[in-house]
Amino acid sequence: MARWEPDAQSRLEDAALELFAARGYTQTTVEEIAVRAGLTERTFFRYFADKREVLFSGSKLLEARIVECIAQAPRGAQPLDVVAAAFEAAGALIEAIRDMASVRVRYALVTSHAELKERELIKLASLGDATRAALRSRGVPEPAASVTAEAGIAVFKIGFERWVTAKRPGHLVTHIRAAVAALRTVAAGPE
Amino acid sequence: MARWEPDAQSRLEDAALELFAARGYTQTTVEEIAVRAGLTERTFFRYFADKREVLFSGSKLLEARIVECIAQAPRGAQPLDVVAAAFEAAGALIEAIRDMASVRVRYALVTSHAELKERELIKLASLGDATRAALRSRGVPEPAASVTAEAGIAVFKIGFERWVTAKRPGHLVTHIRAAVAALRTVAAGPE
DNA sequence: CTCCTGATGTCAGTAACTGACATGGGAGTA
DNA sequence: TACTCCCATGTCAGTTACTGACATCAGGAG
Repeated sequence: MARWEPDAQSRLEDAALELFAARGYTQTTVEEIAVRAGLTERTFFRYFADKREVLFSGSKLLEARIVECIAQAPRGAQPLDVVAAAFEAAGALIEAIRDMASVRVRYALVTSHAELKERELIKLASLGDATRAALRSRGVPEPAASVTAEAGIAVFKIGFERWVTAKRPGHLVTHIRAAVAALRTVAAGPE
Repeated sequence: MARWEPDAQSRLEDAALELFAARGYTQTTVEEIAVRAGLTERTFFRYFADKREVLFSGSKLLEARIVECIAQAPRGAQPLDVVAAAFEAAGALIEAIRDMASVRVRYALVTSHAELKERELIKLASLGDATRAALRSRGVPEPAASVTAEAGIAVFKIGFERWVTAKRPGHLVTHIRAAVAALRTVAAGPE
């Protein structure tokens, strides 16, 4: 038998989300989260760099998926198509691993706490950096790589927000596609 | 004669930038900043919500300039043209009120400290929100308003970064224009 | 059987940030 | 002049996020 209960990190994440939802982010101390997970505060900080980070472990998965998609895209594809497809795949991944209820809980937390919003933004920026690097290694030059990566982040952000806040949300991918289409229209100008 | 030395906020900002540049951000305590400005730690927190904020007071100016530009743009102008012009004006404002040396000091600080990067990103997001609102009040519908606002933020970010890191920087506005052009090319696809 | 590894606990400390209350020049007013 | 109120600042005590150093101890490797 194991010396410790397994999945300490998941237990901490679950405990955190439950407590945040019940009492609010600010009113929940790290010690409370740790105790609920059967651990100590010190151990919490061995798994997460800070209190906010416990809500953002999923971003590594998204980044991996996006980079993989970009790398596997067909040779001649246009950068924006490649990036759009990658972020659609990331959107599909979110739908696959999270249920709408917990997505909404998390969204409510993030939008109502500036420090969480900041963390979300830097995670998105990190996705943008990974995207840019993946484009560059396909031979996309600067500044096209940066611009395309930022465009991908933008449509992902907007698509996600419109999905989460919609009364009848449908699929995230649909909203991302709509944002890409809007970007193309706006950038093209009147024809 | 005044009871207190004037410009407490400016003194705090100056003291902070000097100390950050000299000893580093982390090694500088809020109390040290306050003492150098002839004040106490408690007073620092009356002017700035937290330690990071002391580096970001300028963003209000940028936001005002951008909103003003968008509001004053000619009636029939295309959204992306309007936004591009507004962010170019914001770039010109930066060049007008800051010298390159302090811009670079600040840039080095922000890029080497994740917590400062986060704050910068949320300030940019706030600019994006203001931009979107300004577009909406000109009658630009969603999701075009959101997409255009995000595009503006993106070209501003990329232009600024390429300006600051260039060996012969030239003018910020030039770099922003180049980013806009790159965005148009990328979004248009092959002709 | 022993040693070592590695996840966890313990404990003391720092510094960011907050709330409550005190202070005292300056401006306004009688 | 004398009185009062204002308000920027100071003082102080407290909370909590976060860190470094060291201890513990089940289980695997040899």
